[in-house]
Amino acid sequence: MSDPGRVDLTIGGLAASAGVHVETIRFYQRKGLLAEPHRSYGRIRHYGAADVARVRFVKSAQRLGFSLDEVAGLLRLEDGTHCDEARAAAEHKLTDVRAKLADLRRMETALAQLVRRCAATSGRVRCPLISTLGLGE
Amino acid sequence: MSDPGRVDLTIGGLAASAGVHVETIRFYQRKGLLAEPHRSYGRIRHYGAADVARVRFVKSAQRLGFSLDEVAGLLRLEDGTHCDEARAAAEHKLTDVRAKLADLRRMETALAQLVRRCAATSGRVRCPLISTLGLGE
DNA sequence: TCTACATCCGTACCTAACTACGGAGTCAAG
DNA sequence: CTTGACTCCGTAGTTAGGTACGGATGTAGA
Repeated sequence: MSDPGRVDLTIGGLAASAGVHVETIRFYQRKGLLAEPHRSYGRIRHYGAADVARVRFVKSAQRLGFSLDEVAGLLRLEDGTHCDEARAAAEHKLTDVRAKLADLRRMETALAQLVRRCAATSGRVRCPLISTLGLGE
Repeated sequence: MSDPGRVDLTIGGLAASAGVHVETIRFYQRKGLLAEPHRSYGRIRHYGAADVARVRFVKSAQRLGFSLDEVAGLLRLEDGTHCDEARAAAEHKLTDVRAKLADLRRMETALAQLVRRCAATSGRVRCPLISTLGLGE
């Protein structure tokens, strides 16, 4: 029996599963965002489910405004480090994340208001979005 | 009296007030993120407080993962458009913002847990961050 | 075994978002 | 009325994050 729960993907399969191109996987490998995978006979890379999750994480974190260097920092926390280093890094990221949350919440409120006002009116509307961001500095 | 509440800045003043370089202002101008400002005699640009807020908004929105094209879309809402167009755009942005909020909230929880665990332990820690993102797809 | 398709690698190229350069015009202080 | 800082403009260069290319090798199905 071939262990049905086990996932074995070649680079193309990983790319497809994670929704990126093959070249992006190789690029992340070079950047150290993905560990060197096990390679079979003909030196072909083999990946598992954890790699799919990892690549998806990178993409999601980017959407949230993290650079690849910052994502690398987050992944180091995931991979495990000594507490003192990890704590300092995590606290720093936490401050950053909370600032983003505050801005996004205010943006959400403003957008929701606009949608409501639009439902009621049918002329021109203005949406005071600018004032929703950057106040937390 | 020279209207003390009134702000009059040249491009260098705007750049300094908004925390960017002069060239960035000219770049945003070309991209249409900033309207052509009033120009005095020697065709020198003059800006007001609203321009400072606008540039700051662009920078903040970028931190939240919006591209300049997306920021342009948000600014169009701010500037005012007809309700039907505005509503569709706002609803779309709202979905996007809410997805980001959900991801960030889960990331916040995970980071806060890590910091707490770190305060208690003093060995190695792992932080299950990967599982916090991208689940809302 | 032959064929089609995937993978290997290095290198070159691409887009977004700046950033720097250089020569000419402007302006306020001395 | 000159000097030094600032502005003008177009164009070229840079960095991050991929994306594409192309020749060689691997590999699974008819």
